[in-house]
Amino acid sequence: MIPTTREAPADAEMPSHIYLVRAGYIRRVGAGIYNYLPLAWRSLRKISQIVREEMDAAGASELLMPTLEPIELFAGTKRDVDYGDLLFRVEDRHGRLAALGPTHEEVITDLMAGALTSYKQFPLNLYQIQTKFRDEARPRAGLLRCREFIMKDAYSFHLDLDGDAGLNATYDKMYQAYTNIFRRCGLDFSAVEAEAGPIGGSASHEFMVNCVNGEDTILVCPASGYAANVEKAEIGEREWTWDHAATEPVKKHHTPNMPGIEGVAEHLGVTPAQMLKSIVMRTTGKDPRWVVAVVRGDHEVNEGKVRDAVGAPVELAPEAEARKAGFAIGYVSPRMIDRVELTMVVDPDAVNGSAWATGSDEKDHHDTGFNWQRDLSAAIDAGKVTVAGIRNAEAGDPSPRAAGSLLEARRGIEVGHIFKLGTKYSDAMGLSVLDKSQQKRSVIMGCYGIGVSRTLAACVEMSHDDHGIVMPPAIAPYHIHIVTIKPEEDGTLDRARALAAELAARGLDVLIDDRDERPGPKFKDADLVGIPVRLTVSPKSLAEGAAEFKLRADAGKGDLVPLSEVVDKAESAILERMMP
RNA sequence: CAGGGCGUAGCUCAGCUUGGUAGAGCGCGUGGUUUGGGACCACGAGGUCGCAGGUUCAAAUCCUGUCGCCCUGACCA
Repeated sequence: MIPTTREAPADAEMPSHIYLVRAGYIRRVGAGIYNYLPLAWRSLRKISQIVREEMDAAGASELLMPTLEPIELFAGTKRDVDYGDLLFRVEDRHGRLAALGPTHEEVITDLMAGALTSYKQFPLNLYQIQTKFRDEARPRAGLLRCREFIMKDAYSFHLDLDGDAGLNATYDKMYQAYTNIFRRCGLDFSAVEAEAGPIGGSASHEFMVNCVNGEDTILVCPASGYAANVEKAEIGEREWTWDHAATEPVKKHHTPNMPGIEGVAEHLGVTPAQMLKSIVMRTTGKDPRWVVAVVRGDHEVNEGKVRDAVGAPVELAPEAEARKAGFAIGYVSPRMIDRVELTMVVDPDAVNGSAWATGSDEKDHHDTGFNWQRDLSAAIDAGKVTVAGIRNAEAGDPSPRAAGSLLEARRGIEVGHIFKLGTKYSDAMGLSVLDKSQQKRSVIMGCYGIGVSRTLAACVEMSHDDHGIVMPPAIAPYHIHIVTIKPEEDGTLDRARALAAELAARGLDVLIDDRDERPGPKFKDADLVGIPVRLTVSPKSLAEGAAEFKLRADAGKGDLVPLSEVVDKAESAILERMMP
């Protein structure tokens, strides 16, 4: 059951999607739902096996939790609301609601609340490899963003941050285990600092497979090795001063239906970098306050950084309410600080300049010639304007870790993510134990995920050529692909089978193509499927007492190797390329 | 959710504007010729044209509704 096709399916665009389908690894069932055919399943089992070995070696224990999670569990942490439409909901015959598990923090915290009885049991680290469900707004790219996918998730439990039994020690162990896992899989990856995200928590790292097609951007400092994702990446020190004398008068322009930076810049004859982007936000929770974040027109506001600068969580202001408060959404300028009670934070790069283009605080109008010192001196002198780094980092920004060094941008696919959760779930769900001194203490948690099925796709994304997939030996469905030519002649098929048996006796996984096909399709299929070593057995090669040996990663036709040596050669080729 | 697009044979698609016998290539089956990088000839099987209404003598084609899918964005362990 390796249904290869000559043509790519109409819905596939990315190489991993195209090749996994064409090479007969997967077939689509519905949007974001796939059959894992035998080839894919073999690879997934190999990835899972590596994950198990490293997790077990790091002291974790495997268990299996249910897919179906009663909705009440989510209500405890309000994640039924936080997750929103991302949560798959099902209703049973009694009208009771349940969710198809997108992750299992609630289930395991609930489990632990009933099973953890003493501080003496710490630390604990439990994991499972399971099918997860997320009702993605837009599933895409084959196995990369599915509604149903295979994930390894682990949860650790502690009473302290430090010490042998503490969260930090387990977190570090998981970091090392993840490094081992992805190295053993043969992936080119980076571990980067990340925002904790809606799952909550304090510290986290993402493991990204490096490839040009990646969905995520990461920034790295070549000098210090610092690496972080866009949301998290810090920017080095930037010089700034309000002291820029005005060079132009403020002039108002009619800019009908142009709320976007690009269109306005073109209309005004300036570049986006000469404009100010003023984003209206507000603090979340009770008694929200208005916050206006100002960045240069070509930059993007980073919500997390605004939060840090303001000292409170913020969100994009709902448009209707902002309008009611007097903000001309799409045409806002920093001068709103004189008209509305608000907190203003300006990015350093939006300070340096003598004549900015900005909104006019009036629908369909923009100004040119805005000058901070001249036009906003009262607020600035009163100390009402904060300057802080509040934008996403970009390639070319100064490194936060090495003076003089510049950040570089790379693309990646997230395959692993580790978090320090803290007590968010244990507090919400009443997971606590008595410590040595009879004090009731909330349990501190960590959680650690790996997208198993996504790892397969990321691997193909990282490792393919114009002919198909180039599988790393450790997770290839088979190690050796024996292609028979004219299998019915001169006992060729029997000789190929004997060779396969010898290889299998060495513990190698062998796929033998004994189809009654012409050589062309067989070679094409072999390239497509991407097994690391190809051995071609034909009457011609057998006449010389040899088989043709070729690595998938190498070009050309390969070399004739005597049958007496080919088993050793194939075995060592595989072993050499398996990471310890 | 917004914008755009697509549902016709297992796959990739044409046919629809202008209503009138259901098409091609690939794949599949049989026979033959072939046999080291997706061969050739002959014959053949295979389709409720996504679904439901409507208009019409007549609907793949026109109208309405509905479902599914894809792309860009928003969103995203």
